[in-house]
Amino acid sequence: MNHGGRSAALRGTGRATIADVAEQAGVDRAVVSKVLSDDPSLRVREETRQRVLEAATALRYRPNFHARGLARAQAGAIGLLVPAGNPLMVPIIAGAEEVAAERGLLLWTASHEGGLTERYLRLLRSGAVDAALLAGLRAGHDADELFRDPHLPTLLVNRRSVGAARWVVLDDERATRLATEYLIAHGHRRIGWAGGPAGVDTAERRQDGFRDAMAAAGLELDPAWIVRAEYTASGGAEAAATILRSPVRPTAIVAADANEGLGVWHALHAHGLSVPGDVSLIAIHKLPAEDYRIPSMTCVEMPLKQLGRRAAELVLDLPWDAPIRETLQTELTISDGTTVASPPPATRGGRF
Amino acid sequence: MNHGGRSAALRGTGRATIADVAEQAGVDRAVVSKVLSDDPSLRVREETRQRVLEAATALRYRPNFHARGLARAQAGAIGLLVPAGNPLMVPIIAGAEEVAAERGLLLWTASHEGGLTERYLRLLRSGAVDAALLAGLRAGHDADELFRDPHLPTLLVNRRSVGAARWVVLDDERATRLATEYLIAHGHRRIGWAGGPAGVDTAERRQDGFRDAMAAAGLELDPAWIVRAEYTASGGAEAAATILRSPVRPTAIVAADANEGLGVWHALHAHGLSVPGDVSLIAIHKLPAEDYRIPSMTCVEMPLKQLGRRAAELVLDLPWDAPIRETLQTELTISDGTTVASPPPATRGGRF
DNA sequence: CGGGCCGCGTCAACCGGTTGACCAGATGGA
DNA sequence: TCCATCTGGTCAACCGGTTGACGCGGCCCG
Repeated sequence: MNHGGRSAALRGTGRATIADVAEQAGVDRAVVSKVLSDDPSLRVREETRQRVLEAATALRYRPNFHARGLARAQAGAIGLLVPAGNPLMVPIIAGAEEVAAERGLLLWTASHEGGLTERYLRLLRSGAVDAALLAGLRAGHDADELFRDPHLPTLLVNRRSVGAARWVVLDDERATRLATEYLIAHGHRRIGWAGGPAGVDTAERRQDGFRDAMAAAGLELDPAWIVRAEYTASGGAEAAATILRSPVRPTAIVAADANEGLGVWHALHAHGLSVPGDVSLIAIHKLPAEDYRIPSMTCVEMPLKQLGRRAAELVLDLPWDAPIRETLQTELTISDGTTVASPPPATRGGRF
Repeated sequence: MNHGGRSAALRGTGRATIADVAEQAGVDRAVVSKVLSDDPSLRVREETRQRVLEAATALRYRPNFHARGLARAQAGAIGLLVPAGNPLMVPIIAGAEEVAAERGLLLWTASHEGGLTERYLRLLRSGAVDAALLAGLRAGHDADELFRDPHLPTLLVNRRSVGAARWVVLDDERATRLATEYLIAHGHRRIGWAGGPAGVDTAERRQDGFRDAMAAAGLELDPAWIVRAEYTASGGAEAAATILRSPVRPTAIVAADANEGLGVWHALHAHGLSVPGDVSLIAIHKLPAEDYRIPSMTCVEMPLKQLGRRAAELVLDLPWDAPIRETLQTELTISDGTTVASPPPATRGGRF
């Protein structure tokens, strides 16, 4: 009955092992294992089952995470890497966690600074997680190694990949078109673009959307108003400053990202321009608690939580080597803030 | 030389194991293990070491996370549980991650909704992490089980515990005193309090700080202005609405939390009151990108990143059963926003 | 010439569960 | 009566690394 293991008291760690439970219940370790994981292949007397359960409770037994992971050859967890410090990731995390919980899996979240560090690559390829979700990576990321890793389902979230085609994104192009059309509908003709960094996939798609909408409305693009910057508040401030160096200024600006939009707004204000009095502003994505801000930023709200959900579903449901190219088709709604108004009559409709 | 393992190609998972590397390099698995983890107790010819290294690279070998964790009886990771969806956690996470990285550990982050779910309790007690950091738990949390767990260093972050004394907090009382004194220095006498939920440790301490500062200035507390609510924007809105039902209204409000402050601000506005024209507002904690908001909220900035750092250091450096009661003594600075002004002369200095 | 030590690894137990094969005794049907 | 089946488990290999004890040939030293 004693299977050679030292008792819990004798081992360094004070934790009870399955051998301790087996001994206490007077059964084989296999019985404990099977009872505790409800293995239908095991036939036990109800009384025995109870003894096992009681022994486990009495000893406060918890199966060892690593032993189980090793034996079952699966971690029971999914990993999510997000860019550090971006509040927009919060809903994505929430969505992924929801799906993980529904399936009895854990969600491990860790953050990166744009690229995959060697340390996280090692981790993901070490069997610590059963699937990996990579959100917000920069271009030229090192995820290729992961895609090549057999049997580790990996999915890019909110970024498309060049190599292995496994990604899920939002319809950034349409969102930006919507934003731009909204400004145009308010009478704006001179519209600037505070875009995202070159090489970042969403930045390209959003810029395409902007160009499309402008072209569709027959509006010219002043190259001085097309600026790229980081998706951060300080990036937005730089973008706005650049746009304002142009001899003619736009009556409205589309910001490719809400954090960036904040910076644009701030810089406009710093230059003595009122929003939306002098310049209107609309951004892609809505920041947490934006509804409580006064004034709040007008923006196109994208379903980030749903993106997180869908990403988790896809990575869990599809084979590791199946191509995944999904653009979430959802209702996109303009979240009315206070930063868009019609341009002053003097400039309205004018061609510069 | 072949130690009985099937080759990588034959096993289900396509990943190379240590046996594959050993075979390819023509050495024992032990050599591979020791070479790859720089075990000084091993003496090898440089040439052998190279063979091992090359074989490992060629096979893209990564040590199995679970096997290593099991054999070493340690996970190489620390766990951090934070309340879901609170942007204020972002710097705490960053601080803890910094320390973890410095020590070659991983930081696993997961979120909770106030209390510890059974699922995370199990996880933490299963050896999946070498230490646990619990941020922002509610009162009556179930962390006691963790504190009793031998050899799992556990630490409450930003919450004090009743039972086991292991916690690190900020000086919430002083921060609130500072905030209140700031309003008083601006001439406010009628000051309301939008506090946190009952039973939450920081809420109690901040409320103490508020009462202290008011008492020290010889100011009366109108019970109708002392309101408790959740640390959320909607909680703040409720709090403000309650305060405004009072026949006499305060000229300033201290919000115990920045998210809550946002809600207060919003509700004041909804009631037709301008901030700071009619009512001044100051909050504890500064939200990300607050500096870029126009107008921005005046607040007491607390060193959350440092809290995260210190928490990780303490939980890693001290024995699992050592008492830890630390209140971070730091410079607290008022972050000047636009939401505090002197009260209108009519009400100034008056006793209601 | 023999013993000890050094250089370079090998051996095998162990970490703590999991899982399919197997087995003893009781029951039951032919 | 005898074999088949069912009940209620036991047994042991296995997952993939880690680690301390041990082993062997060669050289040095007395």
